[in-house]
Amino acid sequence: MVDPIHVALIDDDAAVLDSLRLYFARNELNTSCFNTAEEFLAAVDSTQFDCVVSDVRMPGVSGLDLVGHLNARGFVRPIILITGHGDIDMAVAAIKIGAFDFIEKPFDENRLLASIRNAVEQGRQQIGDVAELERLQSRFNSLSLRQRQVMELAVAGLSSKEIGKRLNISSKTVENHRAWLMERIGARNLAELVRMAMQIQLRS
Amino acid sequence: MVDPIHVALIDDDAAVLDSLRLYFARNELNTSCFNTAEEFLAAVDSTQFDCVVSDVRMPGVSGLDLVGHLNARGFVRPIILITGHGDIDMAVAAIKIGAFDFIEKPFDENRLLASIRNAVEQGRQQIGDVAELERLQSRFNSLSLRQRQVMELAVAGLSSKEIGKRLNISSKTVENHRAWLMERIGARNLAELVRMAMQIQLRS
DNA sequence: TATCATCTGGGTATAAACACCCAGGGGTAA
DNA sequence: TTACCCCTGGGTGTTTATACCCAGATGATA
Repeated sequence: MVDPIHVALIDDDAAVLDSLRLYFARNELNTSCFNTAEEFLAAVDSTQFDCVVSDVRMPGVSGLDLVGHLNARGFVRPIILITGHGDIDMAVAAIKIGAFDFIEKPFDENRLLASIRNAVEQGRQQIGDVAELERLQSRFNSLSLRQRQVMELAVAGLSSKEIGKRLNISSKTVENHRAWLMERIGARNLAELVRMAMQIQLRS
Repeated sequence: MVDPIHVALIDDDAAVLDSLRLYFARNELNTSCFNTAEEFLAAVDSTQFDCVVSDVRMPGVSGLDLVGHLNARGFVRPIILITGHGDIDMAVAAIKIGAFDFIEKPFDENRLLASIRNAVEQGRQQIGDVAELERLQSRFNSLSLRQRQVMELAVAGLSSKEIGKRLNISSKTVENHRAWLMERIGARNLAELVRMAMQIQLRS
C-alpha cells in the first residue's frame, strides 16, 4: 500500500463538505474540512496535506485568490478547484496561475477522485525535489556573509586572486573562505558548486 | 514603433477567417490565413509567425491536437485557441498542454486583440532566450566526439587525470581536448562551461 | 595528391587550486 | 571569563589547470 492521502477540502457549503468528506472516506482519502479559505490558510502550515480541493465561489478569499496566496507562500501541493458557476475564462485563469485542475459542478465524483489521485502522484514527485532544494537552500543560508560573497564570485568564474581584489581582502583569505564554504555546502568541486548555485537561482 | 506582428490564423470557416483578417488588418496585424491545421503545419517552418490563433473544432487535426504537434516540433510561439462550442474541460486541457489562451466565441474582438498583444510580448521575450540557446546548442554540436566526452566528464567535476583514466587516454591529451573545446564553445572558465552544459541539459 | 580536422602524446613554465598547518582580533552568548 | 564563530592573513607543499610550443598517425575532402 501507498501512504494514505490527506486532502484539504474547502467549501462554504456545509452540505457539499459533508457529502464529499463521506465520499472521500469511502475511497480511503483522509480529509480535513474548512468552511473558508481563511481557515485553511491559518492551518496550512501546521498540517501536511497531499492535495487541496477548494470551491471557487466563497465569501472572502475565493478559490482563485487562494491559489495566488499559496503560490506566494511557496506551497507546492496541487490545488483542484471546483465550482458550480464557473466559466471558461475563470477556468483558464485558474490553470494559468497554477491550479492543477478546474472541475465544474455537478461533476462525476469519480472524475474528481481521479483528478485527486493524479494530482497527488504528480505532487509527491515534485515534493521530493522541493525538499532536496530546501535542504540545499538551508545549507546556503548557513553560510556567513563573506562565504556567500566568495561563493557568488567563484561561481561567476573568478579566481581567488580576482575575488580578493573585488572584496579588498587577500587571496589567501579568499582561499580559506572558499575551502570552508565548499565543505559547508557540501560541494566536492567547482562544478558541483556551480550546479548548486544554479539550483537555488543564485544571482550576483 | 515596434516590429509588425505576424499572426497565423486558422479556421475552417471562411467567414470567420475573412472577418478576423479584416479586423486584424485594421489593427496593424499582419495575418496569414489557413483553412486547416494541416495547411498551417505545412507552412509553419518556412514562415515566421509571432503568434497562432486557431479554432478548436476543425475537421482533421483539431486546435488542441495542433498545440500538441507544435510542442513536439519545439515551436515556441504562443498559441491562442478560439471556439464556439467549448467547455471548461476543453479549456483546462488546452492551457495544461501549453496554449496561451482559450477564448469562447462569440468574443469581444478587443479581448482577442489584447490576448494577442500579450502573447506576442511574452513570446518575443522567450524567443530571444530560445535563439540564444540554439546558438549554444549548435556550438556544442560542432564539438568532436572526444571533445563532447571530455566536456561531459569535466562538467561532472572530474579532473583531467580522472577523465584520462575513464577514456583510456593520457591526461595530457585530455588537457588538449579541454582547451580546444573551451575555445570552441566559448567558455572562459569551468564555471561558464558548467552553466552552458546545464542550459543545454547535458546529461552524462 | 595535398590539405584539413582530429586524436594522440609530449615539453615547459606559470598560475591557480587544494590541503594541511598556524595565530591574532572581534563579537556574542553561556 | 570562557568558549565559540567569524574574519583576517600567512606558511608550505602538492596537485591541477592553463598556455604556449612541438610532431606523428589517421581519415576525409577538395
